[in-house]
Amino acid sequence: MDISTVTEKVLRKFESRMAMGADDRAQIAALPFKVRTIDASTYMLREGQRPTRCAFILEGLAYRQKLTPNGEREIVSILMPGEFVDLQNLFLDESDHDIQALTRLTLAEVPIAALRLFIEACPAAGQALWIDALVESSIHREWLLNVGRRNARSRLAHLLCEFSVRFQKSTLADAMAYELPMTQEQLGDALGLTPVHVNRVLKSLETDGLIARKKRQVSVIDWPRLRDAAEFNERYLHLGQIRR
Amino acid sequence: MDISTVTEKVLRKFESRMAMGADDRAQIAALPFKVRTIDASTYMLREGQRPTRCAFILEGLAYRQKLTPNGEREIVSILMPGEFVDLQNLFLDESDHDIQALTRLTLAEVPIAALRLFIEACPAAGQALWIDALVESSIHREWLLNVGRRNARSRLAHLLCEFSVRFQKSTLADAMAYELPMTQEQLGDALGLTPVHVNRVLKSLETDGLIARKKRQVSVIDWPRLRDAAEFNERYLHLGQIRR
DNA sequence: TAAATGTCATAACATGGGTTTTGTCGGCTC
DNA sequence: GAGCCGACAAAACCCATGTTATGACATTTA
Repeated sequence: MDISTVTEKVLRKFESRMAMGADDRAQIAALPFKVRTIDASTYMLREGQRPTRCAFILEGLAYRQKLTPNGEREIVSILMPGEFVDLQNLFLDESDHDIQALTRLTLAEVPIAALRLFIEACPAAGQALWIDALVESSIHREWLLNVGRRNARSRLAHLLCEFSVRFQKSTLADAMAYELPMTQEQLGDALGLTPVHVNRVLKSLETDGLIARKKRQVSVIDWPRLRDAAEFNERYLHLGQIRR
Repeated sequence: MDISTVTEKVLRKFESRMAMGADDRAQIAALPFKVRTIDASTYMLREGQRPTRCAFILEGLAYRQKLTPNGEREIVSILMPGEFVDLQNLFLDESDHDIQALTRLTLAEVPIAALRLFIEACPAAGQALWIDALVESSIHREWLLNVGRRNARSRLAHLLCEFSVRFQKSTLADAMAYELPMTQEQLGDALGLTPVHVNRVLKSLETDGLIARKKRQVSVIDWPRLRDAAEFNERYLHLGQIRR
């Protein structure tokens, strides 16, 4: 991917949160991004490591996971194009979780030191990153409510709603039918369910006419009923959050 | 509480994350904190509200909760003395959750606008707050693993371990026996369990000799076994995290 | 002092989701 | 084109946890 395209995407990311001045733009353009492509399921970072670069997703999906000592996995975030994947590592020395590519992934990477200097020089950009970090925290809280207090059907429906909305924001595509590149096992790991039960619930959502499936293509057939089943309210995504 | 005591506590908070220069200290001392005391279970903030002040906990505990439309509750964080309770509201306009006093609470409140100016004037302090926000996010992730993938016994043991370590850090008290001012219902809400099951599991942890209870006083009797039952590893708390 | 309320304890019963297993299908490799 | 593998599917069984209920205290309020 062309470096000017990269700059433009990063700039759009910042501007979605905060108005950028001419000087800010120039500094963004000057950031030493390196584009890299990695295969699905490649580890980008492992728990305990200390990373030196920070990645911005240009294309593809990634996820954060945590593992139990005996190997059980919980997927705690899904990361989409237009998001920085390791803001943590801007200020924390040691990663507390793994980051892994969900699909083939195109990244723009920048040294953490450079990003830190950039933030200091450019407070508006720093605030934009603050907002992103706070929104991810908010998503964590909603997922806690989801896993802790909703039954399997609501949980899955909620995840599908969230994906729909976030895909729309991320790719500007039609969000009512989207490719969901996750296995049922991965869905289970994101929801605290077994793959067998994910299978049962997907089937039930389909026979009830809320969604349709073809391979991993998920289509929302009846958004109002899916939203109701999920108790979905997009407030926690802070979609319109922008400072001026 | 004396205003100089307040300043000192706030300063200690910042210095635990980042070395502060003389100028930084002066600016901290100049922050217009107002001390206020509120009763247990008072709401400090409700979902959807836009707050104007940011509170620092001097004494007591608070929690964040989210509610399902039909009234089910999940407690998503416990907040301890020495923590800012609404960093979110520094940069997000609308709260995505409620914040409520768990015990009687002494707070030092400062207008958000003042805190924002302070951060701009004093980047070291800004970084300290970044670290705090990232650590809270990390705790959210660990709780997701806890609720999503551990059984009731491990979950509860994990919470008890976390409290022990965080109390120690927060109050510098002996952490092997502490007052846990939560009802069994609140524990259940923090763990995605029913109060009845919390009762069962507490009893079992007690008869197995891992903990002892007297009223709400919890004593850790056998830390190694409790830690093992919880699969507790304090890495996610980033306790030693400090920038120089 | 009585009544009301909140918390804990415990029992009996119900069930959502886990576990285990077995099969099918499509894609990939040699 | 045979063999292998990963993902999906679905049945049978079962257990960890939820549900409902009831009593015992302790604390607050009238």
